[in-house]
Amino acid sequence: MEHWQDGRLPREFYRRDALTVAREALGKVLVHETPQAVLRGKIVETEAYLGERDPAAHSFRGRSPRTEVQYGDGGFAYLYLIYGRYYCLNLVVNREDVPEVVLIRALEPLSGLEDMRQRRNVRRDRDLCNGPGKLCDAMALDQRHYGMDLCGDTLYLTEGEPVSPQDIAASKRINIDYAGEAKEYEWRFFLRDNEYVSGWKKPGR
DNA sequence: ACCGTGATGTTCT
DNA sequence: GAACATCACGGTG
Repeated sequence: MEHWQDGRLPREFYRRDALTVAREALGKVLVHETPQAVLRGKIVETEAYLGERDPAAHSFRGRSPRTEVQYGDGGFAYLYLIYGRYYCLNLVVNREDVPEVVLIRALEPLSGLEDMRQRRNVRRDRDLCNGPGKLCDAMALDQRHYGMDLCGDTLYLTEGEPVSPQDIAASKRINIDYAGEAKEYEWRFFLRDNEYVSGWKKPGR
């Protein structure tokens, strides 16, 4: 069988648990094809949300109109509005009726940067996509993309440069103080030393 | 550099 | 009516 064209990731990539996909997604390339530009960014930071057994997850309290897409098959987009202003992009993962997601928290911009700069009024390209709300602005993602098939022609992931396990660091997830004991779990993953991770600071000398 | 705060609207109780 | 998987900005040092 021939390889997936352009290295586009197949649905099987998403049909695994969120902790696995959150790690595996690092280094992959998020692509959004718009009429204006092909927007591309390398995934450098993710978080796993483990559904009905995870107090931090939106699906912890079960099904609702907002979480509905999480209950379908893996490989679809879950977007939600946060603080009335920003969208956040998640990959729906695992199987039908297992509502797990992977939040995309930061990208290293690769192409379409001129288009991104127009939507994001920032001085440095480092600030284009280094946060979940920022990257949705830069990548032109919003409620219209809720439920979009990530195995289609508009919004998808492709293979990128290989990432080795020692390039990956883990930490607690960000801004989930409401989640009790679960806030201690190290379910955030990022590329060590990558300057496009949210909150990145120059290493001390 | 770090810290505190206001914006803003959907979702859920 | 409260909470919210955020961001930008203005203050201080």
